[in-house]
Amino acid sequence: MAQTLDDLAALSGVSRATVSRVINGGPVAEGTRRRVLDILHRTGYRPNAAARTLASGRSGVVGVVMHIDPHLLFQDPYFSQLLQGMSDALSERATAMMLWLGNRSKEETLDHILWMSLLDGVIVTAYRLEDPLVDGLLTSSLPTVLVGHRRADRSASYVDVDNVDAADAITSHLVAIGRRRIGHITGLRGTVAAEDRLAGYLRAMKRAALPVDELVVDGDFNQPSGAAGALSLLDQGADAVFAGNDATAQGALEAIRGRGLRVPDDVALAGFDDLEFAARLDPPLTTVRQGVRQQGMEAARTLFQLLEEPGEGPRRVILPTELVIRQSTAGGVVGG
Amino acid sequence: MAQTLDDLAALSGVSRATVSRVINGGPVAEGTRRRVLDILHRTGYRPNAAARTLASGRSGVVGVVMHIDPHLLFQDPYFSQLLQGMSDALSERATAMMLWLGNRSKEETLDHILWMSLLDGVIVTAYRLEDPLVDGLLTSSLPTVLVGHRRADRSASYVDVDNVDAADAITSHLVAIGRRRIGHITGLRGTVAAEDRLAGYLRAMKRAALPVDELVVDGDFNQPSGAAGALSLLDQGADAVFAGNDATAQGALEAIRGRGLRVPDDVALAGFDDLEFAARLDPPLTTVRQGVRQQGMEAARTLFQLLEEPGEGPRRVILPTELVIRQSTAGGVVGG
DNA sequence: TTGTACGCGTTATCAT
DNA sequence: ATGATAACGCGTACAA
Repeated sequence: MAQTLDDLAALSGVSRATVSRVINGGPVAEGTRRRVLDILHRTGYRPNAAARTLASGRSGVVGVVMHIDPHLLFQDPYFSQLLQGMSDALSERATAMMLWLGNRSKEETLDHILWMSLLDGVIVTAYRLEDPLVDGLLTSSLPTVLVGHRRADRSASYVDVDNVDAADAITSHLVAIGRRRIGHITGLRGTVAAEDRLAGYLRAMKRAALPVDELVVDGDFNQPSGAAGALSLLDQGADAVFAGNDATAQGALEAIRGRGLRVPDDVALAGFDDLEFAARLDPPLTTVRQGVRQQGMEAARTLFQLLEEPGEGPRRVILPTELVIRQSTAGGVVGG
Repeated sequence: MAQTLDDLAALSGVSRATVSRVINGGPVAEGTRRRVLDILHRTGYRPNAAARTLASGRSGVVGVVMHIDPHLLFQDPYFSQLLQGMSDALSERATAMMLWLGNRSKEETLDHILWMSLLDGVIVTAYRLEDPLVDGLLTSSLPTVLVGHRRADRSASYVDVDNVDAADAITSHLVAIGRRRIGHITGLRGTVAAEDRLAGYLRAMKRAALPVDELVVDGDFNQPSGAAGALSLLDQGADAVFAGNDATAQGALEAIRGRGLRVPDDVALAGFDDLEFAARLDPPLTTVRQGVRQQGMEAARTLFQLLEEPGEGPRRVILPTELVIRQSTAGGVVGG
């Protein structure tokens, strides 16, 4: 049962090289090809991946690194969807996925990944402004694609959305429906998404000449921080809340309700991500749709391009976002 | 920079075999060991995983297969936690994880996994009563551990909880607080968990000599099915609902509220899983805690045992569950 | 179109 | 304790 190319060659009455060509699509006479293929199927032959990798230099395996705080990884479907998207695109090309999560330190994880020298390339989430793991991968010779990016990653390949623009758009929407005391519950400070969304919010507020003092409170992308943040903002007389993501918005919604206030009549509410539950909230949540799954797919495809055309320089993909306006910001127009 | 053992041997003034021994912990004189180690660190040498696998027959990589409907995989933190648990236990032993999700058919996935012949073993979720993917892996020569198991898997190695007993316990609890019209919203039919929990429910009801006619409705482990199921059960005059999992219970809770009924006063409610949000519901949800993360860790450890002691026969691990009683079934004692 | 032969980088066995 | 040397199974120039 321990089949090798030599065994099959003997059975087929051809050389090992010919069997190899049949498998890998080299030039083979139609007759022999069929004969060999028949034997291949009959014996259920499976090539030895290690030998193949050793000889060819390609493994058909890419690494995916999601070194995330478990509290985020558990709670937020974001990561499941990202993973699913990558898995989709990888399986289209019969490429396997090796996964690292955040259960060791970044340094240990980096060592382990580089040690696993059979990877063709790696996709890594780059959410934090400082990240030795991302730095280490970019420095290594391993072809690398980031999901998200830091300002300093201009020379790297990445897939991202324009968080600044999207946050600006949703804030401007709140302005457009007449809100003036628009608060923002940030995401986890130190992450690119949180800082950029905050920047977009500030940009829109400044353009509208609206005050932001006391109207920014720190959250952490999780539901409880949304509740706490909302209470604080209500004390500041907020008539609208832009939460750092949908989970935060959900927490805010509960807190606002707990105060006996109505959404959107008393307080308009917006989130970010458009995860599935956003549309099912009561009222349905206005938010920014970023195709998370698509980001995952795009990251994988970008990596494929990198592998196929080396020396082409870095590839940067900014995926579009979409403002999804629902009840949580509708019907509450006060001003113009 | 393309270091090989031979390069290092030349640098160290010893043979390739000695360098290999230093790396793998063979018998080497202390002096030479230090000298070689020094060179190893100085050069940042990384062994070639493919060559190593080819020569040794072991790869240090295990496969994890979670061939789940995307709608479940996305929604339910269950899978993230399971994955996290596996990743934890694997990384303890410096073992890498290759992941397959459900984006191809089970047959294609099976082929792809077996084709990836470098795996030392595989962990696969076995949730459905019929599963060609699980069957195929068990039939293959690949050491396999199931998470969950079918009745027919008695000769396989698996990690599971006793769903029947746990469902019996929670149903009995509802009986004990005096409920008589106890309804059950099942999980997705055709899955082991759903069928076993149903069996446990039926067993407890029978022992209590309570009627079950019209009191069982089919759900699918997702929130909307919980809402629909609850409405149907309320029409049957249910005074208690045991939902197939926490997500289903959450849906049921909203529906019950929507009818203007109170939990637990009018209707007691129980779930299954004890996911993080269960304790944060209003009222907090009575449920069954199954250490999902621990199941993942245990599965990985079981696989390690299999790999270390072949021929030891299958290993079966039934992890304990815990009935977690919270407000959703408290304070509503009617009878004895 | 097909076969020969070398190389991929290790591990592991057998001498020494 | 150390050094040759033979596998490990496959890809691929090169030759035929």
